[in-house]
Amino acid sequence: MRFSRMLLPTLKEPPSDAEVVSQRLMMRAGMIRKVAAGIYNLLPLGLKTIRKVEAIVRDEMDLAGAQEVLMPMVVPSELWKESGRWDEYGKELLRLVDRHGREFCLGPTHEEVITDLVRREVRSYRELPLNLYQIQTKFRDEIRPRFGLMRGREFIMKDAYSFHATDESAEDEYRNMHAAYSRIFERCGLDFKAVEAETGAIGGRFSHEFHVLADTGEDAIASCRSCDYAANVERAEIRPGEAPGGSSEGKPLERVNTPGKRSVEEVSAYLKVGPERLIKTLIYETDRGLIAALVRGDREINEMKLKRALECATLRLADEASVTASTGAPVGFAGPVNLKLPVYADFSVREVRNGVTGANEADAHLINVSPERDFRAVYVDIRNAADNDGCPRCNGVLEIKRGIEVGHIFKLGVKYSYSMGASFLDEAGKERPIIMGCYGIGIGRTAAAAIEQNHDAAGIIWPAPLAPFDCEIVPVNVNDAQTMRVSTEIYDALGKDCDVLIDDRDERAGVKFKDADLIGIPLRITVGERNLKQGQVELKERKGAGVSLVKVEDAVEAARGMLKRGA
RNA sequence: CGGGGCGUAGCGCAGCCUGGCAGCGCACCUGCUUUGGGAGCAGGGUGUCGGAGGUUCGAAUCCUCUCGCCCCGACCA
Repeated sequence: MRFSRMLLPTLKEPPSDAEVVSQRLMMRAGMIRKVAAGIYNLLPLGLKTIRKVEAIVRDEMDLAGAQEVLMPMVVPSELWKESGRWDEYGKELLRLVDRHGREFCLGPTHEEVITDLVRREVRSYRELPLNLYQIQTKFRDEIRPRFGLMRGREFIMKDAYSFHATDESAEDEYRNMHAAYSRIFERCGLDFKAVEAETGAIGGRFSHEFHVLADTGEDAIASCRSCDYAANVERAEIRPGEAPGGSSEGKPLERVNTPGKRSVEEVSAYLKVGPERLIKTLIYETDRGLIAALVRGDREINEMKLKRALECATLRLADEASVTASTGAPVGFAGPVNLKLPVYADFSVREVRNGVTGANEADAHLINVSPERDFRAVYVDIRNAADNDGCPRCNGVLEIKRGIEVGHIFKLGVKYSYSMGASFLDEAGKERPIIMGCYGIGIGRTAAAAIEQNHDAAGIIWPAPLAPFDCEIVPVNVNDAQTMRVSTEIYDALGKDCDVLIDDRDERAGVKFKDADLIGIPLRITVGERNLKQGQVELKERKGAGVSLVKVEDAVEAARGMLKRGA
């Protein structure tokens, strides 16, 4: 491809509303342009990378035995009403009405459509298992779209759905997809991690997220330094710490005045006690009444874990009136001692001796509080995992990293097949709901994540498998006949088996080098009069600092060699 | 949905408070010089100042409404 003929509008400065690195660089590199909030044009360069991701995904899905289909983006409301999600899904579901007054939605995911398809076509266990996937545009009317392709409203997703006669078969496929996803992200050249994930409303043990590790990731991931345990912090379990032996050193309980000191920081500073000696008491309102949740002052409650521990359906922080009514004190002075509510304490609380809690009266706290001696609680794991917390699987410790969720695999069970009547006849002729799994990959997000993970101050550093071109040739001066002759020769020869971009613009060298660094093609071949005097051209890998000079006649072979080695 | 902010040339922004020729940098077009890391000089302005209404002799500037975008929070999973 000739740069001069390509719609490749690079920018020196990113638009002011671009926040994250991948979005800024994709804008600057002329890969994407915004059309509306969370909705983007993909320009030629951007589309090339998207196609590379798609090709890898398609290849591995096919190899794993899945079959590609394409479902409509516009879905009749009936299907969503059948599954119950027309009412459950909320405002993220963009609804439309056609000229006849019929209701539709733009598909944010396709369980309903695929289940409808399969229930019509599959009758017997002999036709199972089945794994169908598509690569298609989805629409979710996000409250706050942001971060470019990372969290758009319209986005390209690979979604696969599998159908099984037995649990064993569904679990086999889950493992099969787990392996396929690992191969996909490996082939993309990304540093990623599969982690145990929240199963959410659907429940069940089986859910993994695939995260590309990057400091800018939206999710926090806990992984063990010693074994292979890894989980989203939303879910990560923590090995309970040892309760300190003997409470003999416990000093007598005492009440102190703490006028206006409510937060952990304020109380800690006022009483000159480290936050790890404070016990934070939060009052929650659940469908089973008010409860108190305790966590050490330097830790955070994880509401999802709390919800699971309580086995309640709804959970939210109690309002001021409920707090005052139940504790006898304004918000900020609640404590577990003599509290007439069920008390659930994180394991971290058990380690506190001579701690500080609210006194359940305004402007007062209790000091020298010792769990067990001064209050009773049910001890549970309800805090967010942090660096150096104990691994739940071994004796190691956890570390927290940030990740971008690019894939999610899920065992669905019979949620959709049951509500929508997708069943089959088993060997005994008995009708049973089909067991399902679903497996998603964000295509655009994967491309964006690759940039978050691979860039420097000058621009993108594409992992070779996702690069829009394999190689970029930079003729330094297009008005020099020899430069152009050599460049064109290399371009033609290399172009036989590589995707090559030649920057044939009549621009100064500096401009071309800056753009080359920005768009991040893995290998750059610079052809200039200076080196041509020695019969040489320059090869440079985008990711490395060094350059190598090779003879003109060896350039194509040398380039092929570098590309093969994964330049 | 609550709070805050922004909207002026393709991009980044100033001007608004205190009403009086619509500006700056980059990009773009022409010419000359230059030519290995975002060149120099000279010339060129490409604009519905988001939109509508109002106040005023006069509105980018003040007022009202409205649309879009961004940030924080809430919501969602």
